[in-house]
Amino acid sequence: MSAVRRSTIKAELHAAAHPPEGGLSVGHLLGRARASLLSGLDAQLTPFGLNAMQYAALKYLADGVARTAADLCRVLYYDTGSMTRIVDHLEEKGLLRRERCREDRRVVFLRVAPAGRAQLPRLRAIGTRVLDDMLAGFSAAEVETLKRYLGRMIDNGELKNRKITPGDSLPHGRKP
Amino acid sequence: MSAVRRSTIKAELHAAAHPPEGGLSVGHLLGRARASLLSGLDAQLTPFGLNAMQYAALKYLADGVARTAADLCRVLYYDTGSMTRIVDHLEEKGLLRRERCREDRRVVFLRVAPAGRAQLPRLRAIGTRVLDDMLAGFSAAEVETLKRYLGRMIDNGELKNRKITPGDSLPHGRKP
DNA sequence: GACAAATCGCTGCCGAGGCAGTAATCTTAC
DNA sequence: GTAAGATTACTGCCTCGGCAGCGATTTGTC
Repeated sequence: MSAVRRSTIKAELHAAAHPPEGGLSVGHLLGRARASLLSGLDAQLTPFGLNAMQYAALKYLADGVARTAADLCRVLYYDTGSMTRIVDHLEEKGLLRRERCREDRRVVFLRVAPAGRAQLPRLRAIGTRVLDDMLAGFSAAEVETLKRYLGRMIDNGELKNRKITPGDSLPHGRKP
Repeated sequence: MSAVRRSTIKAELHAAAHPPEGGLSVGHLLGRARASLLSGLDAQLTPFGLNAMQYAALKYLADGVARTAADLCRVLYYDTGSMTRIVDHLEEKGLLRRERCREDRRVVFLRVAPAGRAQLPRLRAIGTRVLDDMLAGFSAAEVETLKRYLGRMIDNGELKNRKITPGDSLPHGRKP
């Protein structure tokens, strides 16, 4: 950012450089790392008219990890309303098609269309490349350690988010 | 989630459980860890009428890390337009006040108001507690390792995002 | 068989962040 | 001194994710 260049005031402004680490630093790093990964992915995917989440949904469908929008929401920890729009977009682009389930008429299966299957290899290449770029210099063991740490943080967070209401007034609706 | 309960179709749907790790796993973990931290923070801060970003801005101002909105944007890697709204909110709540700089009349100093200073200890306690909860079971060395890993990812991402245009048509404007 | 509960997909609505554009101001180069 | 460029703060505009609510449908219980 070309540090020294203002003569008068700005020098003082940039004096106190080191944050006191009050409690945001890990959060900041998480946010920046995620934003960097996402923006890199989005930048590479825009030529295909997709963003990271749309690619992820398509990939998980193609891999058989999920077959319906509800599945995708569970796997991706995603909102059902937003997922409807993502599926809309993928369907408009002809990458997949909706197909109502006959046994359970609430369910809509999401089948990857030939166009989607044709583009998936390129998309996968982009996904792995962007991630590999972000993890350049990481050994496999370091990647595993990072995943384990993040997993532990997630587990801790879910524990706390469950325990938040001691009386448990059931604001949204739980299982009795 | 009460696993087995549907008899017919859903059992097959949940069969293919393990994702093939095509390239999103680290991204997923990053997103979920960040979302869990953010939502926990937001949940604890809503009684004060603040969200995580507003708290972060107030804290960084009180700690002298930043004195203006532009400083906050640099430190927090945040959009200037969004920062204006955050400062608006904090000012409306009486937690800080704007004060035009006399030497450089473009600059608006952001001073933490007495009301903000009075509430900050409680807010800090919330921030550190939520983060400590997320990092429960982590040794200090593990936290440092996690920070180092995330920092390396960020550095890698910034390198790649800079290198993206080989011809470098200077879309926004760089320093020559 | 009837009814409550749960699930699925979908639609508005709201808040928040990123982007582009603007006016005012300051710095630098000529 | 003046013009060009940079910086600050601010304002719309757009997109996206989360939330609440809806109708349709299925399951489970009585």
